[in-house]
Amino acid sequence: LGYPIGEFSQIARVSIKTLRFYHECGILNPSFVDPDSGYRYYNEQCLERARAIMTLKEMDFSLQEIRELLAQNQKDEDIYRFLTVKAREVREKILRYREIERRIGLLIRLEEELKMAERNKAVVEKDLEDLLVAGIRFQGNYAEVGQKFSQLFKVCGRYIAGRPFSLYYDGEFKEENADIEACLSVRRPVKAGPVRSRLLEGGRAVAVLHRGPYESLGGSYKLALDYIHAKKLNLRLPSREVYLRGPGMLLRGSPKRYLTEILIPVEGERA
Amino acid sequence: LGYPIGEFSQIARVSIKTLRFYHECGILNPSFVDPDSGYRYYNEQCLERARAIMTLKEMDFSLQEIRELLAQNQKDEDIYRFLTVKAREVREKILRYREIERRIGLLIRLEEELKMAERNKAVVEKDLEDLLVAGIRFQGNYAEVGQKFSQLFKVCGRYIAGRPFSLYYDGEFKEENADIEACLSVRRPVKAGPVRSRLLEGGRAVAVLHRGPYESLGGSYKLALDYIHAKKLNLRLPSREVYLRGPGMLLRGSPKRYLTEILIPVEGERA
DNA sequence: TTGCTCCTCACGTCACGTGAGGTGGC
DNA sequence: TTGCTCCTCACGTCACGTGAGGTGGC
Repeated sequence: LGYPIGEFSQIARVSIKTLRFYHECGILNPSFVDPDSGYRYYNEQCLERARAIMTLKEMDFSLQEIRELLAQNQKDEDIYRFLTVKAREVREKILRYREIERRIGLLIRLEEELKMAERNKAVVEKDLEDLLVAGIRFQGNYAEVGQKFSQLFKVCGRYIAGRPFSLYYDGEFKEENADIEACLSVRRPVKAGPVRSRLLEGGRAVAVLHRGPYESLGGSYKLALDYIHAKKLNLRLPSREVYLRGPGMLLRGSPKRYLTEILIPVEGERA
Repeated sequence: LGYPIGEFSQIARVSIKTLRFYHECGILNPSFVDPDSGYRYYNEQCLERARAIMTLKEMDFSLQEIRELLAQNQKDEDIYRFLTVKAREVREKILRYREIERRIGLLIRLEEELKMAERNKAVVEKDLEDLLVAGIRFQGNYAEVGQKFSQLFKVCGRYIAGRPFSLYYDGEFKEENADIEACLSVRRPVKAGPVRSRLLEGGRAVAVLHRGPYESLGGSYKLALDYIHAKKLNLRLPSREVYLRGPGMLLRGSPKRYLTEILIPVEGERA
């Protein structure tokens, strides 16, 4: 007579609900159904089929696909095609999840920098590498860089290689008429309208991570300049502000979560 | 007033149905809803939020997760936890799909062998490697090997390293009282009840791929033996039947799709 | 009578898509 | 009037899970 559904469920490691569902859609029928009670009974063949179904399910086949694969009259060619199609799908999923892993990794690293900036507002020295950049240089005030960046983003598109930053060519803070360049590091030279590309020289620099709204950047500049004076270093121009996180970026949250790296090129004696 | 839903749909690259759905569940609200007509209007902020939502969706976040991530009052720690949890999920998915890729790859290779066996029933010579095997040796008839294999599968479990095969110690076909050993190649020695482990010697062998039911194996044996005689080789015992696909295996289909490799050890002059 | 196993039926999940039927202004 | 854009409402998808309410034999 076979196993009633509860016992079969334990043997086959499939829930009762699932077994009833598989019966309903005809993918795994009981070997016998009592016409009076409606009780389902399963035998060894059912177990074999159940195992095949579960194995294919683990391999990400849909019930519809499993039904077709397990049909008796399948031709070799059809089965082969099914498998190769599924293999391709799986390879694509792997690629997709690798890309997701990379992008989430970037966000996580950003969050970690945010934490660091929270804890220790430390001044560090860095060696900057030469960068290929695309930039728009203009005379104006800080508030204008936003528009310049949206221009830059449009023009550079998929050649963008890093976070946006601006270069300040004045040796002082200027409310108006400051000499500013909005920049993007790019993978290849880009030239269009006001956008110019060139190699931005690297070298030694003093770095401070600033967390919070742009209005409070002054405090972090003070930290950097105090360090430079204490070490008797010489300032060089232009200085940079790298916008690690700001408005218009994913997961930006409030200005409290803005993150900016101040980079001031220096020269002088090494520690 | 903002863009009506159709225009916004084009700008944001999100379907109208999806926008209405996002409004309904409050994840992306229009900036204004006309109280008379019920028309939805969207502005720049909506666009920014829509972009964030789509980016997070690409990263496999659920709408519920996105809602929480984009909430204004999120703490850094919560966001960080969210991201690391998701990163772990993604890594697990990658591992899972790699495993699926491997398993489907095995099935595909089997299908390819099936095709080959179809096309050219060729006899080839092989060099077999030494194998660590677990086996049950018995006197009886061919039909009994099935039970022996289910015993072997239970005992060897996860140490199984390859396809099941049987060894024939008689130099002839015997209907009854044949000397047979049901074998599994294993990763480490297994010993329980009638199961014994040992190193099975490899060496030179003549191989034929047999496609179809076991009753027709005779024809393939003839091919192999004809080859051996033509080349003036000497037979050695035991011979093997490797069950590449048979009953009780995934995607077995009908006996027409059974695949068995006949291996007869030989010695004699090389070609 | 209680407890157990089984049954059916309806509804929920997730992120929308499909389609019916209707509105309002050009 | 026709065509267009918008609206709501109901139902479908996929692979079940949840729960209500009921049955039959020990």
